[in-house]
Amino acid sequence: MESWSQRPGRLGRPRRLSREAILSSAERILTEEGAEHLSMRRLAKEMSSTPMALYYHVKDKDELLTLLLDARTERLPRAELPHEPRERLLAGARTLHGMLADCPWAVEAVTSEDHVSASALRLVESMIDAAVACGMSHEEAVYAYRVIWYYTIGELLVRLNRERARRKGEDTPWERAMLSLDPDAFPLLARLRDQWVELAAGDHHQRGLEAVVDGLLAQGAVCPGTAGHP
Amino acid sequence: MESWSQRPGRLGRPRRLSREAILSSAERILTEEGAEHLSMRRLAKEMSSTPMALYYHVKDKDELLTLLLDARTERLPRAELPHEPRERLLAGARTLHGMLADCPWAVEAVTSEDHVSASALRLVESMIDAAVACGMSHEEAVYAYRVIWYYTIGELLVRLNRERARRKGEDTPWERAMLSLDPDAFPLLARLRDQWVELAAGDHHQRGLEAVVDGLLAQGAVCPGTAGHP
DNA sequence: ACCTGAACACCGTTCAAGT
DNA sequence: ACCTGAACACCGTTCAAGT
Repeated sequence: MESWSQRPGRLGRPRRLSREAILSSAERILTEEGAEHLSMRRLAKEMSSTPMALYYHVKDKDELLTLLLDARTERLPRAELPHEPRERLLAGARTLHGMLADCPWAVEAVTSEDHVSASALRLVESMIDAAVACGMSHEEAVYAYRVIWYYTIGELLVRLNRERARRKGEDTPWERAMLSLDPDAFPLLARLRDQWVELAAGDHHQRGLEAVVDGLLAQGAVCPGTAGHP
Repeated sequence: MESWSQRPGRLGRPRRLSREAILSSAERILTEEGAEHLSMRRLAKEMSSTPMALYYHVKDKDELLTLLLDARTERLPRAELPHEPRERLLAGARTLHGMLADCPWAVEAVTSEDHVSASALRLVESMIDAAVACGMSHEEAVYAYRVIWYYTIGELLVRLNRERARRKGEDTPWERAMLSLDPDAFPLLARLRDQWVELAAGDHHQRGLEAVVDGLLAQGAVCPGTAGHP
């Protein structure tokens, strides 16, 4: 709405900057260059404007990030959720993970700034609901959600750093350490080198997620029918 | 050794700077003010020196962090490890978690820079060894370690941000969101407010850790004797 | 209403020069 | 051997001023 003209009906020079334009430029930098390259000064240069002009349209960098994050989550497809509660819990966690895996810059924003949007709340609500449907008490369900969240965010962060190192053509310090191990001091790790590298490369979020969820369900162990697994 | 005199036997004006002095000043800033306040310039001022003088003693900020982290892990008490493999795995994870919980600045260093020290390797080796003793294959053991690590680092990061917000007298965005929920849109979350706040405040790492470990053991399900839990 | 310039208070790091 | 000053290339943000 009126992104090129100040008042409807009145033609005029389009505004050079607008919230929308700023947001989409910022998103471009984030996805193409990563969160570490988004700065107000850089963004202004990108738009051939000045850093201070941005401050007319957004309060500060934090607000900018929040707006970007909200726009992202709002665009989330409202996935079909399975009926079986354990499956529903898993699906919720997968959606959460998938969304953030597609959008690495958001991982840091979400962990360090800890922003919240309504769509995120919807997802959390549905996961806790599923946990309750699995037979958990309210307290257990909230706790289960938290454990799943810790696992998810941890996996994403490690993944993010791996990809950053990759982009710079480096190895992760862990990879370096594994490659130059003293086999006398660390006989087991030395023998596991290949598994380590292989596991680091693959995507095992789903597999670990099932272990976490089933561990949580077994801990409650109130609903033997749904807590079981093949 | 020779922290105040350049050459043994030769008395003289003590060097104003030294690696040790730099490291301990840096550690003071980190523990008392947090990682976000440690900068080369700030550190130099603290020691009534100049930023550039530091660069004679350490290569760059990254090396400084690595040295600090190594010093920390080297000081780790070599804990007595239980014999029972599941307990040993749990004990390893607890040690890892406890060490980082005591040392919040290291959490960020460890996740974002991903440093590795020999003591950390020892701990990882012993955890993987315990996992194998639980009946896991090498591949499963490495994978189990990773899942535990993700969970641990995720818990620590969320905790860190909570404490940072506390120190600034703020609420976490999640706490704010929970307090201003629309009960019609999120009926379950609205009812769970109290559990949420309570769980966020307490330390439930151990409880979640057991769920994660038992979930992993059940997934392997090769060693029924050790995979069970009371 | 929208944008600019200059300024403030920061970063990490390099490099030639001093003692 | 150890340290300094000046400089480079960055940050986020404020504030008074311009059109």
